[in-house]
Amino acid sequence: MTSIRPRPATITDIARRAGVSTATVSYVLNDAPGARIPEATRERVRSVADELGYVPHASARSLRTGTSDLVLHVQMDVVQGPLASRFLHDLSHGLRELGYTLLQYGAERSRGVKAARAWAAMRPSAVVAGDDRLTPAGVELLRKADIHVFAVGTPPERAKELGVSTLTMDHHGLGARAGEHLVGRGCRDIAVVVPREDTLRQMGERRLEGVRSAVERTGPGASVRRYEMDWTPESAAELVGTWVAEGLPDGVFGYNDEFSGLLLGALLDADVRVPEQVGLVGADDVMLCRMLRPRLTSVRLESEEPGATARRIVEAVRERAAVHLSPWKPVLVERET
Amino acid sequence: MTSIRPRPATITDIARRAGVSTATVSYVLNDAPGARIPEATRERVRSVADELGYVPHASARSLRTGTSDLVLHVQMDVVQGPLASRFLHDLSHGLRELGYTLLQYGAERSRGVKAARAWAAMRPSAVVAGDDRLTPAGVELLRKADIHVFAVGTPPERAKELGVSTLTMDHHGLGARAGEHLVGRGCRDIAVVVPREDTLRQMGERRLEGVRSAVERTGPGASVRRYEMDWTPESAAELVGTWVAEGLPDGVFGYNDEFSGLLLGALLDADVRVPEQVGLVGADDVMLCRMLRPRLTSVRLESEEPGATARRIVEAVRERAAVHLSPWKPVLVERET
DNA sequence: TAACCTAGCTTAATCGCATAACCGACGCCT
DNA sequence: AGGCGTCGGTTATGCGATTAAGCTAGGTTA
Repeated sequence: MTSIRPRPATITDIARRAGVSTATVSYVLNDAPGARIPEATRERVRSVADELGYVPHASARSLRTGTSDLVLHVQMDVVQGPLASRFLHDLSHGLRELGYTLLQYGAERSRGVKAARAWAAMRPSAVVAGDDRLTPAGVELLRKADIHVFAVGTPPERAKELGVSTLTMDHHGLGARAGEHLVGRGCRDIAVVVPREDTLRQMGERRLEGVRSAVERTGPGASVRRYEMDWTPESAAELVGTWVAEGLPDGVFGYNDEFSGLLLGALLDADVRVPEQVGLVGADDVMLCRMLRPRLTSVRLESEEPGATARRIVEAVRERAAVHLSPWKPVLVERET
Repeated sequence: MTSIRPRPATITDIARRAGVSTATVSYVLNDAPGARIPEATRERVRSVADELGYVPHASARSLRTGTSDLVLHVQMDVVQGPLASRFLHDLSHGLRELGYTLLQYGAERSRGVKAARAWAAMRPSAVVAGDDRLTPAGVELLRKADIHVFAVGTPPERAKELGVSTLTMDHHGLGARAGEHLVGRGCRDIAVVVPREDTLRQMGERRLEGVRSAVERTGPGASVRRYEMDWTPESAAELVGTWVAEGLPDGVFGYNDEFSGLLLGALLDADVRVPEQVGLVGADDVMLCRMLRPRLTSVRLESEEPGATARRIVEAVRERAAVHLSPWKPVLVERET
């Protein structure tokens, strides 16, 4: 009982059925410029091709041409917000238009050389990876394989050190918008929350600096205090407890909407009136802001023309040149807090 | 100026440096059973391999062997909750252990034959795709290419029709848990929200049926009313307006936490006391539940032993047999609503 | 001493596709 | 008649890896 497994059609099959050589089939199906093949033959080849349900073998093609249309994206450890999803969606679409295929690789948290080897095995044109996945040795390995590396969320000095392109959010600007808003509401004693978790902390620190610079610029004399917090209701309650004991700040930037949501709950539990006693600003502008009562004020990052980003990425890959992209700008969405 | 692009090392390079043939290198690096090669030679080959930073060329290997270790995952259109992320993480890990590589394909919403062609081009062993991406013609194309299809969220009858394996959530059971809880709280007039958006609606209907069956079983005489809603604050307000006008239900199952969050906001805006006047249950048990005041009661799906799922998937793929997996069970998390 | 093993390799074919180089037939010009 | 250009293809090669089959040197057995 030889159960014959279905074998997808190849150009050889097409060639046989159409009575031409495989070269001709290849020329036709790729619309090769410079190939002189009359329309009649083209028609015949094409009709045989989809009669057989031909699907090109991506590996074979890329093996032959030595190029690949793959771009690997490796997620950050952190849970993705809507900004990241939308960005990914746009990027995928943009790359597709330019002839590239975006693939998200693995959901596990491997990193360094080991991860780089796995990525390199697929011979992509580029890898877009969270900064937390990259090590100098890993990057070196990718460079040797002629794979362009985009580091997501890497600060400039580290990017230069690694010699990679970057894709970053303007955390500083985001914090600055939040700071300006709080100062504008008359806050003089501003608390800024920085997540304790490693990856998030780095972004938190940059947001904090943004708040600081905005406060110095627009509300001189106002104080900015830094606090750490975990993403749990308990940690939020503890932090609010500290505030009640030390003296309430009159404005809080809660790192993002999720942290702010936890804080809002804890503040209400402690009978603090929001926004009368304490102003609160989140970031990301997720739907959550409109679920909470009072409704949460937030700073969102808006992406400017997504197609452009894909184009600039492709350009950098083709020219093997490092670029530093930051395709979002912060916008305040004012609500009740 | 001929800028020579870095070319990754091949087994030919290794063979040359180690003074052996490529066959020997291949045997060594793959630990081929039955190959008679002394340890000394093996050592030499291996040391040359990592001296050159050799990374195998996945495409070349899969072209030659005719098999691929790829499993393609195509996301549903809907935004991923934490359940989906965690599942993906576990799946990826489990498949890795079994020698497979999980890749997430594209973030765009292409579907049907066109999408199937793109997936088939990579010659994966299996495709895990949201039901909304599949059409009979698309599935047929994949079958011809000997690619196993796992449909996510497909009801049994459609799965049989398509001839695919499935991976589903127990929406019925989830709704039932919610229904039991509401009946247990003494609710006699239960409103169930079904999302208007197409993909979500299907799941909503099945959750609704779950509520109905639980109510019939545990609270005979109680009524279950069905309502539609969009995922916007405006739609929530409108729905609450209807309830106020028609007479408030005393229990609401809000489809999931996000919809319930919007509803809770709208209920509070209408001065409805929750849970005194209206009990509310969400689903997914996301952090949001603990941000809202009152804290949201929710039904979560807990995955049972993730490694087992990966194993069963691989088994099905290897034996080319359709299986139907539903590796989550519903658990109620009671809070204040 | 011839026949036969076995260890330790090598040779060569092949996967599906792209593409440079070539080739025969025909028409046209001189 | 001979040379040349163009059309409509074909032939041949190789990308990097796997793997069946073969081959050689040395040792063992009959």
